[in-house]
Amino acid sequence: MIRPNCKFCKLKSPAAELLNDDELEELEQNCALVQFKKGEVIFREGTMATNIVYLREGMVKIHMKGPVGEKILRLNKAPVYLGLPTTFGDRVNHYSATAVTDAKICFISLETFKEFIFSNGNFAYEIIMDLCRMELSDSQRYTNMSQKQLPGRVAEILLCFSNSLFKSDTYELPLSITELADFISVSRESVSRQLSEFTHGGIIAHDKKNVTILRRDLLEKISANG
DNA sequence: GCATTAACCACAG
DNA sequence: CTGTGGTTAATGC
Repeated sequence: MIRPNCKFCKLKSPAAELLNDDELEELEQNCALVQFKKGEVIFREGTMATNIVYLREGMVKIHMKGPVGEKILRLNKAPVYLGLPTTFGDRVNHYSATAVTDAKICFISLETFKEFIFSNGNFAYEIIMDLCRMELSDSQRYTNMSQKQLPGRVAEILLCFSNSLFKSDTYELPLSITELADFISVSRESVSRQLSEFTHGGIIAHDKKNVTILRRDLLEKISANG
């Protein structure tokens, strides 16, 4: 664990940018910075939510056990708070968070965080904005994923990675094929085959986990048509 | 019926 | 864990 220095932290959340010096001092006294390695669990479904979890650097998957297997709910990249709904909504975590890359996490005292919400309206508003945006994009994705067929789902997730996560046509898949399957609710074989088909069709190029989108137009069409 | 889609199974690398 | 091939059940002309 590293002693955090919140006041001069360059990786503050947009909400924490709105805290005054006294509050930042308070935050600093009530937060711990922890380093996680790729694959390590940050918090686990079924355990008590005791702290506010802030992803400062890295990428994390949020996932839960379903009736048949694991389901990935979303992929978050820093900076973002993880699990606010499960921390405030219940005492027990309803889902898990696992580092997909090496990650740095600030664990913040729940009491301190609550104080900020009560005393600093701008801070609270920023948190609400974040939660709302998350809810909107989740709803959109769940709706799309449940109504699209296999090619549409794979196309959408590839575009989503490109557009929101990496801002590039070339990237390294942050998830394994199996995880991808758990994300878009199809079998791992289907994901594998679909990626091959896109490759043979000249729509993408991929070797191992490196993906390049060659025909964004076609991919968008496939995604849109479901 | 016949075609399409995607899951399930098995097995190789 | 990944990629492929065969099989099978469901759904839609």
